[in-house]
Amino acid sequence: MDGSLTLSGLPADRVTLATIAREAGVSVPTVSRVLNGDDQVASVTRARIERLLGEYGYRARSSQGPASAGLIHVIYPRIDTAWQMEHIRGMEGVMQESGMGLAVSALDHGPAGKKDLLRRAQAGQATGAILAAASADTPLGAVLDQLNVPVVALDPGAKAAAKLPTIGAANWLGARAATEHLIALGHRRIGTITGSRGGLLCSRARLDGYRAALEGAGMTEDPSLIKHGEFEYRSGIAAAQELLDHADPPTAIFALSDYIALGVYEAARRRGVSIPEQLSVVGFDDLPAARWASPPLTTVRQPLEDMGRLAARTVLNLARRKVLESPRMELSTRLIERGSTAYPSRSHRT
Amino acid sequence: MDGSLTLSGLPADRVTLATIAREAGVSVPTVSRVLNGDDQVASVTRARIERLLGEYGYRARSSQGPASAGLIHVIYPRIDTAWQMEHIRGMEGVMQESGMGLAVSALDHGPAGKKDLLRRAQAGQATGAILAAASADTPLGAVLDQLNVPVVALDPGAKAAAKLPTIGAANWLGARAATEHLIALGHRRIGTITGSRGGLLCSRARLDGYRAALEGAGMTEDPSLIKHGEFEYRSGIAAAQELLDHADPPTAIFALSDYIALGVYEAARRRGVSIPEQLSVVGFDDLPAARWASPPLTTVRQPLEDMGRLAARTVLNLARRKVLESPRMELSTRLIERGSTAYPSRSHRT
DNA sequence: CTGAAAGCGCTTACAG
DNA sequence: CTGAAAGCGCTTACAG
Repeated sequence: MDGSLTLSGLPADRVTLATIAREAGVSVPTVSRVLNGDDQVASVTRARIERLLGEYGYRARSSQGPASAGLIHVIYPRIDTAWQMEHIRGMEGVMQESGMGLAVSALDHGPAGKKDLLRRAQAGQATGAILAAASADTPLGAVLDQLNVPVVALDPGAKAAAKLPTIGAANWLGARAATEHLIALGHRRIGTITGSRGGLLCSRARLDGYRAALEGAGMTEDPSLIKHGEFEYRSGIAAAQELLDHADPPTAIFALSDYIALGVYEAARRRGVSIPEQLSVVGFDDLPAARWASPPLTTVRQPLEDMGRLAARTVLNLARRKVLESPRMELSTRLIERGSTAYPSRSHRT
Repeated sequence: MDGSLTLSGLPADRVTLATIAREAGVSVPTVSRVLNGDDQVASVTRARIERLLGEYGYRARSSQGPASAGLIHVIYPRIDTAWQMEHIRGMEGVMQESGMGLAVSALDHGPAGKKDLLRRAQAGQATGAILAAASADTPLGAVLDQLNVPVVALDPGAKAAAKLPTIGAANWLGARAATEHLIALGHRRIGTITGSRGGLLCSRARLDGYRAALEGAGMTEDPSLIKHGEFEYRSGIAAAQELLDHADPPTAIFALSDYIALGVYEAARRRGVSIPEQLSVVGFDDLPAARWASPPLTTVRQPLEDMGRLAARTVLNLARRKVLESPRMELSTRLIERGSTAYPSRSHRT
């Protein structure tokens, strides 16, 4: 019988300092010292105790009462885009329904910030954490994993997060639908602009969806019509300009995010190319800005708010020791047709 | 000597249940019961104890250690706009610098949510709170005020928040500068579209800034050129359409928010009016979307991130019992000239 | 509805 | 570097 927990399946007795002390073969004060960062503890002892604290999922008393147990942390690489607002709205909603709260953190404040995040989680302030966007790829992911708080990855960046339960969107299907829509309109030269230089999971899945649609229609892929960029406006402008300057330019561009699509709009405006008459554009995300673009942007809707809700609910379920139906959940996307796509014109350049 | 705190100016002894019990003339267990929501307490007793808990600023033991004292709540009416992201980025930054965290809450979940927010603050989870946007106007504002956590209002909706320390932007000056810019370009018929039907503080200040500029140029205000709407895209479309259909239409429109300005773009597009050739447009806020509009939007920049930083720092200072330099702080705004404004054309209709 | 008593979880000098 | 002992803040039956 080793240190693993509740093999019985029944809820274990509350884990207190005494539990850990007994298991570690030390006194309660020693465990207390480790928890409080007192450096007067031999490092072997400290290591053993820290391991046991993790294994047993020790939570400070203060985090066991209903008043304070209820906080989960969402962690982003940076706080900088509108779609985070949608996530947050969803998560905040379910936390409040559960009488709990949502804390938001970013990782762009240097390593001290990360340490602190961990310290707070350890101190029992957090019921769980959501690593959103690419934040699951940071070393933090591994460390949080050792902690005894449930962690889920929301739209993770790379495969790195494979060990965490994951919430994502149907990127591949959405991208395929978007491309098929353009093909159905009659487009034969369809360019695409990726984000994160094609590196992030979602970017790769979308690009593959685009390729699958082309292949499904018996069209051969033209590599010169695929531009790798970042998930942002400026990058969209640059890539679209290259595409528009192509000797045999595309009649449609599938931008792998709405921000990129907005960049395509600007590039088209600078070249005097009108949308959708001379160039069809499809985005991905369906941010509020997609509706406000002129003309309104045809795009693939990601249910960002629902993804946030599901992520929060999953953490909560994990905290209640429920078993997940699936370690990987993908919410469906759907194409929203608005004003930026039309039949191709033969003469799209003056 | 009544129940008021630390008249000496020196830090008082730690406030424990015993302190409150002594003062209330009851036993420690009774105070404990009130804190834990046990209903087996006479309502007079409960009321007395609750009052004392507030006066003495009782904080649960768990919230006194460095590990858990550090959380402030930002409260919004709803989580729905991109500028909240900028606020949050600023606040999260200063909280993390201070080794603390930021919790985000919305009030659109019904009264249960509000109660809960209070319960958590009372339980000592919060070091302070920021009532952002119009959330200071809700009844919650008054209640939070009684609590012993410091509260500041960030860009409050109405005068209601007058009792709280307040962070705002120089709305009046910014609006005047925007209007003067249009006048300097040669515009004489300048329309404007307000938000919140002109009701919110910021909306009124901006409208007055517009009027001041007109007056300063010796121009008389034409009431038919002032449309009252909401701070949102759809409302901007509707109001702009009315303005464009005016018998003697404006050659420039000053929209009191970027979202409204984006609506003006769409209305102009529908009428075939080109920006800036036939219609100049100025917005207010400088959201990321302003840069991405086609043409890029000339707008008044509000330092939203800085406002968030200042709000968080102010709460923290208050929590450390520092005295504020001023109960009302206004950060400066500045006009960002981009591509949506130009000299007026004589013939702006075909 | 309230208190005296017992006890729990944790921390903090103190001693070695 | 660690533990025995004292003690603090709080909660929880129990009694009335």
